[in-house]
Amino acid sequence: MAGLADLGRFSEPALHILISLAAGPKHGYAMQDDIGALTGARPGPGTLYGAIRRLEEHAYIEALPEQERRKPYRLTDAGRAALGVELQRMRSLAATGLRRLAVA
Amino acid sequence: MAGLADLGRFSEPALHILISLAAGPKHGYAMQDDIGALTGARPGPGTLYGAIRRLEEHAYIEALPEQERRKPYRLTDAGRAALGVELQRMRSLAATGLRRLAVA
DNA sequence: CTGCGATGCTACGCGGAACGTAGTAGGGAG
DNA sequence: CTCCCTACTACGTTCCGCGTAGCATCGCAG
Repeated sequence: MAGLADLGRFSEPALHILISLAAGPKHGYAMQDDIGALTGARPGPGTLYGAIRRLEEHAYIEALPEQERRKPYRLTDAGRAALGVELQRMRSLAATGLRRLAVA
Repeated sequence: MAGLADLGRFSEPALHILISLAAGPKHGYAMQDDIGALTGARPGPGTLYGAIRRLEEHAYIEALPEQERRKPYRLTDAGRAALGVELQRMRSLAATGLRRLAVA
């Protein structure tokens, strides 16, 4: 096992964070903006930093040296792999659902 | 607004139920099997019937006449519409994520 | 006819993720 | 000096996810 589903039940915020970091290292506030642009909903601090802490515990992301009260994070190899698996699962499920909708 | 996100924070089980019902009306136990086949994880009764209740409250699904201690459900038009929107959002997000992974 | 498994659902309780709000603090604009 | 943006920490509430247990019906083997 050991997929994204280990993070609580599944965790949409966590997925958004990983996607955000897939474009390069970012600190928390920048992720909020990126996720807001991506999904239309900007997560609050409680949601964001809670999910970050869990992702770090699972070694899907790691902190870079702090600079000027900013805490940048980047994807680990494990995080990159987990994200890839999860995204393909997602795409496949979406395709199946859309196919079912089209037929019925 | 008025999307799938109204169902609690996000609700993956709810999405699976809608996809399952997109293939035609089903009762609870059949959904469990269908979702199990679809995702690899068969939801327990607590998860399933809890999500069903919430979906029914939001009028995304509706109960059909009970027969032989089975309670079949089917998608409403609103549910079908919400599912379509959600699936496209999903597919788009997955595509964005995979693109970012490929580049980096 | 009697266990016994599969089917189908209800009831219940716990843990923890999601989310908002408030608070702290530096830095730049005016 | 004041305001607003940046950036994060701390805290509390809500309620979803999920498992367990219980109850009832049906079919089938022995």
